[in-house]
Amino acid sequence: MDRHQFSKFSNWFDSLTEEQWKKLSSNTVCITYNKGETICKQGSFANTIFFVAKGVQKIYKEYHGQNLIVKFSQKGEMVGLSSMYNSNIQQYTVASVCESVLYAFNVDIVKEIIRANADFAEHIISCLNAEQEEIMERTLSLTQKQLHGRLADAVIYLARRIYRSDNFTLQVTRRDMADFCGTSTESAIRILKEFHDDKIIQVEGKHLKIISNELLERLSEIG
Amino acid sequence: MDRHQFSKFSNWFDSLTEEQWKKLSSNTVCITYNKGETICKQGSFANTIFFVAKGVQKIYKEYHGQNLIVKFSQKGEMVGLSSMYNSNIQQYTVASVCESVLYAFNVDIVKEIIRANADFAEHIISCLNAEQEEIMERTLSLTQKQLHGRLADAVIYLARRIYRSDNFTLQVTRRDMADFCGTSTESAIRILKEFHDDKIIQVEGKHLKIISNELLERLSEIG
DNA sequence: CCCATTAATTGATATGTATCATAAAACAAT
DNA sequence: ATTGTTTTATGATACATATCAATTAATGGG
Repeated sequence: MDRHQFSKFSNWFDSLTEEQWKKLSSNTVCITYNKGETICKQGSFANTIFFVAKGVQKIYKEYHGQNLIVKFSQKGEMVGLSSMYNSNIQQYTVASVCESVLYAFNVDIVKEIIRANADFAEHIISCLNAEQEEIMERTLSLTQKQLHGRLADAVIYLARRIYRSDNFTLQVTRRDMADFCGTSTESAIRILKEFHDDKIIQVEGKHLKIISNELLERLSEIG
Repeated sequence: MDRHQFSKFSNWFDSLTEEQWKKLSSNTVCITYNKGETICKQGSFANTIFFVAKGVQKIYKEYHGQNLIVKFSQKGEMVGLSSMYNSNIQQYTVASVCESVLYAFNVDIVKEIIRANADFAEHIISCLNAEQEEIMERTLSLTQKQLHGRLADAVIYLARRIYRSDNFTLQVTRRDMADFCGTSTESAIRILKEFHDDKIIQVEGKHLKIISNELLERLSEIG
């Protein structure tokens, strides 16, 4: 494993000493997942911290046959940090929404480095803080806004944070959109169509284009 | 400040060296808050980590004049950890629901100790993990269950985690109960009355007694 | 102790969203 | 191509919960 490769993805690894990097990388495997494959499963043992090199994944809670998608992860992100010190049980199920490449780190070695390297430990805490902030933002959207606001939030989220463009191809299904907005598939479809008819976005199958960011933001704002 | 006093509250401080403890405690103040007083405010600078010595506090998000209570904190808990590395902005508003006593630590010194003391750092990460798990449990309740399930969850939460009894005096208002369940005050009142009429709980003003834990759990389960 | 304010309660009504049913379209496998 | 399966779509209906309105009860300050 080439350290330079990793630095391109993120500054996660910059704080590691040569020795720490060596130990980490010699216990790491690289795995390719196909679209739809499960990467890790809520409730199972968490021996692994993942680092995303390619693709988009959905991170979700399974509950009574329903899924609540908490976030989508992508290149440069660590996945599994929040299950590290929770009796080693995975809090979330992670699944690939397209072909993905992930590096699987051994959690014990990550923990070891946390203890030995203050910069790295700070980095981890900082990530956990950011993750919690993101989750709360979502929780607020899900609980305080009605459907139009929630769908607007979802579209904004995907455009800004995941695809970094106002014009992108959805790799997720309408069902996923619904699970991300805490609603039914039918309702999600209806609202998206409404947005389309109102010329706020343009949806044709999997293709989505934002026409008016202003209107989307207004919808997000008024809930 | 007597170190023994603190060890009674929690094992938070056991990992500190004498010197670290001295530095921390010499920069700490103890504050008493009356019922209803705001302890810290969402959006303000987070220079402080609080340690609860007495009382119950509500931790909530303010959003468009509405409040969403994320959790209640109590004796032995640290408050503010999740805002530590988030550009130092308070993520939550914290208010006292009864007379409370809190110690206010300087966040820079806490950070300093995190860097110097691996056990302490692990403890912090572990707390953040637990906090996120708790938040997700709540988010799941709020988004996937309907009112009966959510109110049942709230009653169970208060009985088990806060008051540690099936028979307690609510220090929070019905409005707070509603804000904890993401509903309107009227709906919260109605459901609680329903529980009362169905002999699941007994509510008389501020006094609440659980009659059937089994039924409460069933309600929580079926959502 | 009384008045003002806030909290708790109850009923009637409105509304957002889920659910059910059904169909068309897209996709995958043989 | 053909078939089965999943995804997307749309309409009709049911229902949970918010909102509005009005009343009573509790609380706290002067």
